[in-house]
Amino acid sequence: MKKYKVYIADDHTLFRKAMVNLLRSFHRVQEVKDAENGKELLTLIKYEQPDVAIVDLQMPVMDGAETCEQIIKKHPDVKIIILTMHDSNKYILHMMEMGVHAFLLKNTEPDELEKAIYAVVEKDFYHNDLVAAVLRKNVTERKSGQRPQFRLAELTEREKEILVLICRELTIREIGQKLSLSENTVRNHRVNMMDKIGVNNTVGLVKFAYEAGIVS
Amino acid sequence: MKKYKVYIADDHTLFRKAMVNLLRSFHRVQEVKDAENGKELLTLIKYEQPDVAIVDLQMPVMDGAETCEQIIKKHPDVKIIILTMHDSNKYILHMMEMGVHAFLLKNTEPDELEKAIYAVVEKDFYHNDLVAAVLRKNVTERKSGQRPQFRLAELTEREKEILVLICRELTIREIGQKLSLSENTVRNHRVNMMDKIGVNNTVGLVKFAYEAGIVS
DNA sequence: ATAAAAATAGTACAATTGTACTAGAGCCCT
DNA sequence: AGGGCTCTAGTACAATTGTACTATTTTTAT
Repeated sequence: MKKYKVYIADDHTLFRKAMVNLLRSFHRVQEVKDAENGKELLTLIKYEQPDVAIVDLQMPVMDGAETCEQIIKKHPDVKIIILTMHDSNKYILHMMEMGVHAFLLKNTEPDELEKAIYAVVEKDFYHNDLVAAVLRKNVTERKSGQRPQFRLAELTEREKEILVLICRELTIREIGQKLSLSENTVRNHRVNMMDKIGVNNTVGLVKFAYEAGIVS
Repeated sequence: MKKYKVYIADDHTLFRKAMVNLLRSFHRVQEVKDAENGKELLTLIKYEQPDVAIVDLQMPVMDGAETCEQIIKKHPDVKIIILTMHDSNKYILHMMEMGVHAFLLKNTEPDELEKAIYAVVEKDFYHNDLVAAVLRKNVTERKSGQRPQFRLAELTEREKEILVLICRELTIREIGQKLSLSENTVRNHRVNMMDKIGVNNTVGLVKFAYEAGIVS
């Protein structure tokens, strides 16, 4: 019976360390290493490739999406399990297209995580209810021609900077002053973000910021 | 050397179970039980009182604040450690007044958690940088007469209902239609919430909803 | 070197949100 | 029976956000 190497990246130390403990208690997990963010995980992987990388979708330094993109590009043999707090299906679909191997909510049972680890290595994918629901929804919505297609919005640095300030409850005017920009410029960045993200008001922007780990 | 009983409440199963593992690895922790939310924790405590209760601030069914209030009222001997993702000092101050014994961010080191557990039982309080910062800030701000005082907003059921819909990106008009209320009524509830919470725009409302665990 | 993307700035108008009040009906508590 | 809170609804106006465009400069990538 083969034993596997598992790496995990999550910015919440307490959760991460607790997860390391848990992972070590799994019978067929041989070695566990942990990283505080995507960048650190990539460094670890560069030296030695694990069988499975568990990645938090919400991370401040390098978010889950970008981290996975890099891993898949540079180390296609590493299987990836995404952990997320929000069952935001917009990300899931995009990341499935990218080639991620499993998605789990942070409120799944440890048993399911264990199953998922073995499944991604042995069967290349772990199929659960969460994924099934997203796939079904995607099919029905594409049929009715509702949405163009979910894509994880990739914001520019400037856009992220402005989004952070929006989340600090600054108005367009205040942001313009703070960054020495015209109000119109800030307004344009705002609109562009809303288009990319696919929302049409401030609430959508703030929710995205939380769900993508850009704030808090 | 005395050993302690520790209970933990958190809605994220994976985190919670991993924490149970971690807690069991602490030398002076004798027994660990876990609950999915505040209500469940209170039921556990009714039958048998732990030395320490670790409570997540963000929980959907019964939030951390309310849970602690009940515990303190009914079982004043149980020491309480609050875990929170957001270092939102507004809650911290209010909960210190309530009589909570420690505050930890979810990205503290396991060592610190262990220290905190022993400290709350033996010295009745665990004083860390997070708490120190909040206290200092409170003093300076009270001196300059800036803010009335931070209090955890206690929203009514109707208000929470409307806040949830706001977070679903509905406008005042749409909420009015959905709940069969006048737009003006919805607008008033909105304003009242903003007053209670102490914010002055939608961003503040949505952030509160996240930080209080009302959404996601 | 050239095309694409990002950042800058503008105008104009519509829609929604934010502010500041008043006011009655119903409920709970003491 | 009165006080306080919640829920309801209103008016009126100010401020901000949202929509829909055009356009120039700078940076980045192939």
